[in-house]
Amino acid sequence: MIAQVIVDVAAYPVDRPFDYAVPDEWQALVEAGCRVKVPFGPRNVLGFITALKEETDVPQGKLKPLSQLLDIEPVLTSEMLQLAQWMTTHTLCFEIDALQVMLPSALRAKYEKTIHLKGPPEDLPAELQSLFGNKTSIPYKKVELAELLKQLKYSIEQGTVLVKTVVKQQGQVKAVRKIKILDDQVRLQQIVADIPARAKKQVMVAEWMVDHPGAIFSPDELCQTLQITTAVLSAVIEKGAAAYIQEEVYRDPFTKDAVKTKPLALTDEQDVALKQILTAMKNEQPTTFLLHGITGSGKTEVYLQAIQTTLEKGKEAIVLVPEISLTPQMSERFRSRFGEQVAVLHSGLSKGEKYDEWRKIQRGEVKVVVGARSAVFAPFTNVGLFILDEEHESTYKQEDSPRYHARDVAIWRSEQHHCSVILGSATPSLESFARAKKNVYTLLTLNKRAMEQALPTVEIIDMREQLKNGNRSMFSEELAEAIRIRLEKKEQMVLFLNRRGFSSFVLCRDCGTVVQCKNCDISMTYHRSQEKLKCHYCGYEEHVPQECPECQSEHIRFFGTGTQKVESEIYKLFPEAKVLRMDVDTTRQKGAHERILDAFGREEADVLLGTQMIAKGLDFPNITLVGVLSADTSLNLPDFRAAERTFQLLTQVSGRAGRHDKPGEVFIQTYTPEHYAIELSKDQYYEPFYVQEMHMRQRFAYPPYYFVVLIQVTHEDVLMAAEYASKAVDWLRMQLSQNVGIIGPTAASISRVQNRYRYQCLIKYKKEPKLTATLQQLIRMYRTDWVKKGVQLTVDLDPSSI
DNA sequence: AGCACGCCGACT
DNA sequence: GTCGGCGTGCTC
Repeated sequence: MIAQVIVDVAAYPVDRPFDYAVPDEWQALVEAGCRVKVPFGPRNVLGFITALKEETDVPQGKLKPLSQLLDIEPVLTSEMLQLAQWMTTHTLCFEIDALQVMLPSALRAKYEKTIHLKGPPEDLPAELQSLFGNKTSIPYKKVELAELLKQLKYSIEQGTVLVKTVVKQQGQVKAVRKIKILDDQVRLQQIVADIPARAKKQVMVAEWMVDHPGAIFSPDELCQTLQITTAVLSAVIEKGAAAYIQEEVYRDPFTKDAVKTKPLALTDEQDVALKQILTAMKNEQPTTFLLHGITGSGKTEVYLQAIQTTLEKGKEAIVLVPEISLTPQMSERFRSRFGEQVAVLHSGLSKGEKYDEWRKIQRGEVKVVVGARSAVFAPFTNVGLFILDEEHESTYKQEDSPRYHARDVAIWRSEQHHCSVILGSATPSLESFARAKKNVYTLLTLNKRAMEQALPTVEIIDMREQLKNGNRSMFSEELAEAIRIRLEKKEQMVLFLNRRGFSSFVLCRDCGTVVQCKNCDISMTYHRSQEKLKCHYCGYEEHVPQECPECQSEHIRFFGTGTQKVESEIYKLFPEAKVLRMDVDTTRQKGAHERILDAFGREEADVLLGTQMIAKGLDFPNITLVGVLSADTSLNLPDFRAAERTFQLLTQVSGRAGRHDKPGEVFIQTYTPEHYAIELSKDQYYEPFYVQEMHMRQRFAYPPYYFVVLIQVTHEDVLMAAEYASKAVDWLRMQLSQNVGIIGPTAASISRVQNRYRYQCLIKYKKEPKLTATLQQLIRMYRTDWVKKGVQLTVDLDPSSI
């Protein structure tokens, strides 16, 4: 028997199956989808069996046997093997990448080189001998670190040692040993007093601990920050100032016991939507639904009841949610309805926990998976429903290879399982809504809020007026007044700062003009290093203007504000306000996210100030005010989806106010109140926005009218990057037909990342049958010739941002 | 990708 | 004469 194996080497020349002989003793055990160890050239690597067969074209002498069978039960179903092939052609990735992304990282291979002693240790060079001590094998890394590779090479040639590469499965994460400082401050002080004065370091450590009662640290971290050795630390611990504890690195995904909930009564709209979903389920017709429901319209309840029916039919459901931040709240809701049948998969879980959840899924011990993007690969064999909540979110697209979109994978799998996909959103992506309009997807609409709360009143504030009236602060008079009232009434508020695109565009504070490129409908980007404005689409550049090109005002400047600045401004205006700031800086720590939200939920602060991450998911009854400090920031990004993103963001943020019995109020501050993305978000007018934006997309030939492909070329040297980018573009122009638009090459908006200069080019097309083949050829050219010159090239079909 | 093989310049 | 630089080519 012959096994076809995809080896764990992500490289162009080996991106194809290799044949291996299956030893007799495994003939009855091997299956497609099993992991194996195989000899590959001079080494051993991990591989996946993709097929079994009897014949091979490989000449007798070349065929090698499998060296080890790693799974008795396959880890990949035949569906997954097919899916991997589909992914390679649709995202232009290596097959091995596609296979690996479907599995928890615990199942991936870890390669460890070890050196084994073959003769008497006396035959070794002295330095090596001491490394061995009395062991017979040592890790290769040790020799590398000790810089004894020369000696090692000599010994290998002498035959006194042997280097072996072992393929290992990545182990599960163990509980780690941490140090918990005593909670009792009085007792701590006592301990400090008892330490003899000559133990200076110990006194220092213990005193430091007095200031951090109850805190938990890893020993390493503590030693580093306090500049001490473990000896000092353990002495202090021995005296009782702290204790070793076994701490799980990540908490158990289910800490609280979920309270069981029952299906809620549906509104008429919800009922209509659910009935359509159930009909498709009954007919086993693979149907993709777009569930367009305004914020608070009860999409989740529709999901829950659709899942209920799926489970009753003995089938499984896969629910995708966009972000980690959303997962605890969402998974809680699913678990309180479906109890132990739910598994969660998100990036907050440890390797081991993810592996455990994955195994529960594979063994069929759970029936529902709630998770982030990669949960779309959950190894269920009888899926009855796929759900993508907030389908417009860009986190569903993986940004590195394999560059897949979870929506596409879900739809592909739904065809295999003859089941439905529900894409849910208050602000669907233009692509999805367009497909719904063309009846490719089935549109379901929820226009009313489930609890019949009124939508919050939204006021758009023209900041140009504020400036004319002499208000130069970042708070308009209206918003400041609203904040004051909330502080008096002890109600809570959320202030949203859209920080993306920080200081990158130039805006006139008098007339709202944003300096735009004369060739493209896109704002110019300010480059501080060269004091120039550049267009990232066509490469046009000009000097930074001293006055507004429209109204000649001098109040023209780079736009953008940071959260810290806003925070201090709030304290200046409202010294009594308590502010919780939530941005990348304050949430870097694990669990910080939840801690801040919990604190806000307990009403420990009046104001929650944050960036993107507070736009979604939070639902607190006491929030009655939402302020968007500057709606323009995301609007002026050099990306054709800027308007769409802005509209989505504003709608999401507005939805945070008045979700319960208290009415909500929203203030949106902007310098361009007349922009349709801002104007139409006021009343959550999705459809008019859709119509407007579609006009723009048609005019400038962007999705959904055209497909786009983003090609990026990077190099350490600017000139090389530019040269190869234009080489690629020239070649593509020759190969592709006339109706294909090729824009560029131009410098990417962040022109240098990790010391590599980036150039990019955008291909727009409607129909181009030979596109995939042409791009594959381009990649082949790159991989055979260009890599050697230090060029890196990536191709992203359907990029989520440019 | 990794690793071996192989062919030329600077050292004992 | 040998060590070691990295260009070339292969992996069932």
